[in-house]
Amino acid sequence: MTSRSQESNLPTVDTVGFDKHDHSDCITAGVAAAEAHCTSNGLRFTPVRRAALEILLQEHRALGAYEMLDRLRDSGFGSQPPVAYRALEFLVSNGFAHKIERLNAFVACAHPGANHSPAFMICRSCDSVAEAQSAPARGTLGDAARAAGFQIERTMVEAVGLCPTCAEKSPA
Amino acid sequence: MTSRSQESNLPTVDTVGFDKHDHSDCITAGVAAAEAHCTSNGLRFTPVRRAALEILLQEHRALGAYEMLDRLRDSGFGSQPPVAYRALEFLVSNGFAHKIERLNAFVACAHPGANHSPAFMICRSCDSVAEAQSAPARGTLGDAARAAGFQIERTMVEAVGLCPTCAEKSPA
DNA sequence: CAACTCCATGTGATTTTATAACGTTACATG
DNA sequence: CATGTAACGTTATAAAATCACATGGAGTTG
Repeated sequence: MTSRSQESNLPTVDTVGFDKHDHSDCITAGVAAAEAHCTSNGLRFTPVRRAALEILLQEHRALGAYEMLDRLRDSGFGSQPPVAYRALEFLVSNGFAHKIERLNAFVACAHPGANHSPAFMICRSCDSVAEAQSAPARGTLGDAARAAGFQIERTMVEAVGLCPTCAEKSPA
Repeated sequence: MTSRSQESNLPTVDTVGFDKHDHSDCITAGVAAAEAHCTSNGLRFTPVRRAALEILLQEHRALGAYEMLDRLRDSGFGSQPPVAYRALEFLVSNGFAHKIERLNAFVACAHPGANHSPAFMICRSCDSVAEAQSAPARGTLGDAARAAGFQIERTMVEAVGLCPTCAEKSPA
């Protein structure tokens, strides 16, 4: 665990998903990072896994397992649910992707390799997802956990709201 | 068992779920709070809804919709999924219960009536759930959201780990 | 190279979770 | 007591996730 970073003072905004950027760049970078990590950790970055990661990186939104399955099938891979679930499981457990519980869906990680505790901003209108940093275990929640004797291992933070684009379209 | 923590010790901590306490008290209190809220807001606190809330309050763990359905049926209510989902939907949307996305399950709210942004500590071993307060939109995440132009409407924080009881049993 | 092992893959079937659709009932209001 | 609306019950189906088991490829190891 990283033991630095300030309480609530990290303007580490990762607006991938809301900002414009070059997709081919971020796909290349993401895949490269994953490949490097796998190589140096004895993990097998197989074709399905690579394809799944590329698919996630192409979208800047959460993709359901069955959407993933459709695309994998289109790319010539197996067509049964476990194909998608296994690839996603691999990506998630190795930190290349995250599961958005709220949506039962998956997004590529915006900080490949970094040991982090992600927070997500989920647009309720278009389902786009942006990843930011968080450290809930450091604040109030951490105090509560310590006081209760609860050992936090992982935390997930999901914020639902309106992304900039949708906020413009339907000001509410 | 667990070392029960002292109430005087727990600032913002709501360890209901990990601590010992009198169930009948908290059921009574929870139901009363809900009833009061419904009365003063023109909501109908019908038998199924009351029963569902009582069932949730009896457990200090997350209950799946189908478990809820089983119990409602045992109490003489309808036996089809929508019965449970509708009662739960009512409880959640009125703040009497929360959905734990991580578990696809529901818990009674520990702060009936209070306008709050809950955070949950979920034991990965026994699935017990404790509710604490959080305000993620006020810290790093809020900064990121403002910077990105994302309008946060609701946030959910779920921490997975070991509750005091399970931590003793299987020190990991 | 052959035999063995390990893991990843592919597939069929099933379980679990959640909604759609629709008629009926309860209840407040005029 | 007619009427509009919200809640309920049921059938049916959709969506999400897992189980179980056979196949096959990449590395060993003898």
